Amino acid sequence: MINITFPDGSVRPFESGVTGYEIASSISPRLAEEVLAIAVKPAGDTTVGRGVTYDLDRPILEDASIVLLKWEDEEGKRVFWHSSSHLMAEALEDLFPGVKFGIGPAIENGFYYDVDLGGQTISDADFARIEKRMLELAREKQAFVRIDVPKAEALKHFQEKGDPYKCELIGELEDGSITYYTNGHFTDLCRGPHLRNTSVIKAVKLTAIAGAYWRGDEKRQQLTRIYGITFPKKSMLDEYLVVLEEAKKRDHRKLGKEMQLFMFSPRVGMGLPLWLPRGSVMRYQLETFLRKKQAEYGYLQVVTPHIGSKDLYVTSGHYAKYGKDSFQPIHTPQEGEEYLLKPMNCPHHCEIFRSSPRSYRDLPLRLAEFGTVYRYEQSGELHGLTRVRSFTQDDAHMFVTPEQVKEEFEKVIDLILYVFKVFKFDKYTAQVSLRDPNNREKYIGSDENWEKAESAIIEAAAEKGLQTVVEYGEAAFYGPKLDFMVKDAIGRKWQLGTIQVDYNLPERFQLEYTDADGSKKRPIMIHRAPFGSIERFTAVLLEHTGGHFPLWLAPDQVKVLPISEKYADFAKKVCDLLNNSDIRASVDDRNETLGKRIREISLLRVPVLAIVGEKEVAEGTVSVRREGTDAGTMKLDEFVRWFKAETAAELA
RNA sequence: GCCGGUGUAGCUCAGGGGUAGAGCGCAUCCUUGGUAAGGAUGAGGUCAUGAGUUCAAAUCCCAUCACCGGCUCCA
Repeated sequence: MINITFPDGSVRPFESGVTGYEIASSISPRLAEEVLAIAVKPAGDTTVGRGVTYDLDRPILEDASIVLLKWEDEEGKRVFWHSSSHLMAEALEDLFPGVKFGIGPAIENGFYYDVDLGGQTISDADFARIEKRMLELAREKQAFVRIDVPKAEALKHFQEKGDPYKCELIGELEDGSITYYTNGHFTDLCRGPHLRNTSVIKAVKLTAIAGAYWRGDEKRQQLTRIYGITFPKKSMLDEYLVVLEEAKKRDHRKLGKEMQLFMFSPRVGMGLPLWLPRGSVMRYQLETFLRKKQAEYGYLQVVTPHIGSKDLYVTSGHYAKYGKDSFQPIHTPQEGEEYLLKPMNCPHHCEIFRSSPRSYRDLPLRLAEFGTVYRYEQSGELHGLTRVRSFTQDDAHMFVTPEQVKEEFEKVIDLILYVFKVFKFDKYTAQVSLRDPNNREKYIGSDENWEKAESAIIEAAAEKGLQTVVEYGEAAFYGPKLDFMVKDAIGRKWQLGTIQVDYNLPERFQLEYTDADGSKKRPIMIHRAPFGSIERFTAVLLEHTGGHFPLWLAPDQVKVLPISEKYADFAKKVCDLLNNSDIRASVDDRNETLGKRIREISLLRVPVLAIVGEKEVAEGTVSVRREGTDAGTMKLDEFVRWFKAETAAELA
């Protein structure tokens, strides 16, 4: 007998070799039907987490804590979708004989399988028949059977089958750790775990088709990646599709067009956003907001040119690293000088630091700039405002003494958290981006400095109580980063805020300050951008708010609507008064019905409407409507006070 | 850059080898209004661009460009 501990702490004895399915059945038949997998943590295991996920039919041989995993559990979904990818593979093998398989994992929303179709092509026109075949196979209630295989046998099997990708994978596995899963006539090299059988997969939707390089290496074969998602109930698929539709409505590219914020023109060039008047107003508000806050933190604003000589970037190391893949140097007509469009602001700021002798008393020196930079992003990678070739960083560089690094870093965390709070970004991920331990040549600078920088970041984040995830290989080439990631409407993650500790640029630019004892010391640089870039921030903010910006940020804050022509003069007077109080207001006295004007203005996401008619003219009031709801009738001075209080509350 | 898809009016989209369509928007007129679409009339398109097949191409084929979904990349 073994002891099984349940999540509530209760312990029950079972025969050794009991399966997850039997445990679930012993509780209730309903549970046995719903459970998808079981997390098993042997009694002696002291690691954090729920342990290893087992198939429901896999015997449990020793004392363990268990969690029965259902659809509601992330791990339950993963098993469901992973099994679905095998089901899709089986269907593909039926419909596209000779197909070769790469890998087919579960992902955040669904699963994919990378396949090599030989000479055959596949397009979304094929989705319907693949889905149909998958459902047919699912209804056969095929069991997923797990078997251990010796390495030699596995290699032989896939060699005979002619699946070079599987052979490559097997080659890298330890003998004795190799398992197969078979469902129906499809057998796959797989670690598992899987569903008991296919019958719980009730709804199938293939979502996309894409090219993907084998093992993520662009020098290798490109496979066809087929994405799909499945559900245990048809209604869940329908709900999911509705959610997707809703997300599409929040797409910043669509909202940007509707709200007349920005545009692109092929004639100007791809990835080069043009900010329209309304977008420019909100953009300047964003800058003003941050500039004010940064002044409180002791930042000094600077302005530097959009180009810099090639020498500057040779000195910084950027030329060697990115020169070939950048917009190429601009050559002057006469003297043969070479300039680069500036891809970042740091080298310019380093030169400002160097411009005069610095004392330790001058540090931290904080140079801030809304610096527009130009980067050659690959054409296929451009995406609305989130990935562009010309963008403005809310950049700043702090030059600090070694003793000041941590405190300064923490101040930046405070600033970024303030920004995120104001914009109600509460679902961000703080990511510590470190070097790729297997590929250290990618980075410049000494190991010692890297280690100092990495520990400074980790300590500062810990002291600020930030929950962080560590990602290796995500560091900049000159230093580690703390990145703040936020998701867009359809779940793609984007880096917004970033903080980077840099020992390298001060070295390369030979930056110095005089310390208290008269000796020359090298400062340390901190790079940081709370928004990341104004462009990307605007995009993510649009998707977060559905275009309903905070009042202080809205391009048009108030529209004054006279009910008819007769009250247009009064409307203009109200508007002038608001403008004089620094409220962005305008009058809409077009020859349209009131209802129509309200509708159109609402679609532009103007947050406040001030409506005036006979009654308001007589009383010197406005009838106020905020985001679609009646906020009452107010005297003019009362309205201004109300408005100021509303905006102040947003920024508190 | 790579794989796949899309490109028809300012916008959203239907159509489709034989005279170019709708709704919204725009213009003019009527209407002067009380909190999300008042009415009438009208203008507006080299069907992305270029080559090809065809008696005939917006439609079919190819190339190019841009955009969309991924992959690689992301200072």
